Amino acid sequence: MALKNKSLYAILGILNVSPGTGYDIKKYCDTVLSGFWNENFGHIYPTLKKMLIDELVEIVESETSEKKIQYQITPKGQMELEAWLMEDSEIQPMRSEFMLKLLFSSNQPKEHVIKMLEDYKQLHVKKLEKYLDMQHDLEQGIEEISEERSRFLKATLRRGVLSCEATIRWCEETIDSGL
Amino acid sequence: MALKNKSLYAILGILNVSPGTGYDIKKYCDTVLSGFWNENFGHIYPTLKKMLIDELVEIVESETSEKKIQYQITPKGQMELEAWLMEDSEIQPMRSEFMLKLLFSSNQPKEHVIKMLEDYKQLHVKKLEKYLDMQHDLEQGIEEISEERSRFLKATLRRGVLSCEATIRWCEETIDSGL
DNA sequence: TGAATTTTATATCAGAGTGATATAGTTGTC
DNA sequence: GACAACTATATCACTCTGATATAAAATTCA
Repeated sequence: MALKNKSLYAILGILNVSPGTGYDIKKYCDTVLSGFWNENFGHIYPTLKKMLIDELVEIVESETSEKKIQYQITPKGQMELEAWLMEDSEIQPMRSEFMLKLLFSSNQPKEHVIKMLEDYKQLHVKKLEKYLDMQHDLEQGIEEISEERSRFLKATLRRGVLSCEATIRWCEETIDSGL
Repeated sequence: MALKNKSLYAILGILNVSPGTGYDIKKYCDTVLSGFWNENFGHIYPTLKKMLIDELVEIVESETSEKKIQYQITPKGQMELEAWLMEDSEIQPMRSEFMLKLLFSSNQPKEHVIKMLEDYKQLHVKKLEKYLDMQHDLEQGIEEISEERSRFLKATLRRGVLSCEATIRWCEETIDSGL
């Protein structure tokens, strides 16, 4: 099987929640999915065009006809989404520039390495705060989300929290070790 | 600043440890760096060629002249590496296909979602075992690594362990919740 | 010894994904 | 009503991915 365009599935999943423009899709990624999914305009628009040709999405003929293009998922698109949801997930390779830099820093001055770790920790403290805020908002039921979807969103947020906490603990432990 | 080729820094860091071929670099990524760095031949070879032109690396004239090309870092390459090590790291966007799939699975049969989580947990149990083995090997001092480098390698392994443990705990917690 | 298999080694390609930049209408605000 | 901020689409060069092709060297084992 050739290389898969993963953005396609992200777009199907988002449009399956509610129809929207390419811009809306980007906003959804930058907010709801921000903890574990990144998407660029430079990939969203070409992918939407391809999906239109493949009839996975269709254009909603909007009343206020401007230059904005509203998309919605088609039955074919829903089948494609469903098939992907049923597929087994494989382990994905990752790239952490920070960890790479750290490993190659054994000859750097100790104080610089400690500074690196402290900055990295701070980044994750901020990220953790953001997750906790989002968790709080979700608990308050500010957004109009079904009980069902809310439970899944909470699970993803919970993972973000645990992951941040683990990273923060690792930073502290490593700083304390003095390396 | 234009988009940066991160592979270049990975290659500089690896060659700074010891000279080697493109193939050696790939092997190093797949073993030592496997927890946090992925590299492909399709990017290593063209990058090495570019680095040769920019005089960041040079070819070692080897005695056993086959078609294998041995590279070593140049003083200019070491300066480039040093400059990168001193740069602040920024937060990097990520993509977890598993988390994306999970979030969009609120209408899937519960047993399928539980299965997904159990498979994902199992993947991380295996990964954790691998990290613990590597940690053990490092503790035994099997490889010939300097005390200094060994401490940094241990720190990266420790992060892998903590991260896996957090993921496993999250899986268990989420499975138990029944969603 | 020699056949089969695995490992070492380089190279190339199409397509996925990134981030910057250009353009322009619409909305908010001071 | 000027200015800033937001909405919206599009394109570009470049990075990165994973598949595939090729072939020599080393290893297995019959």
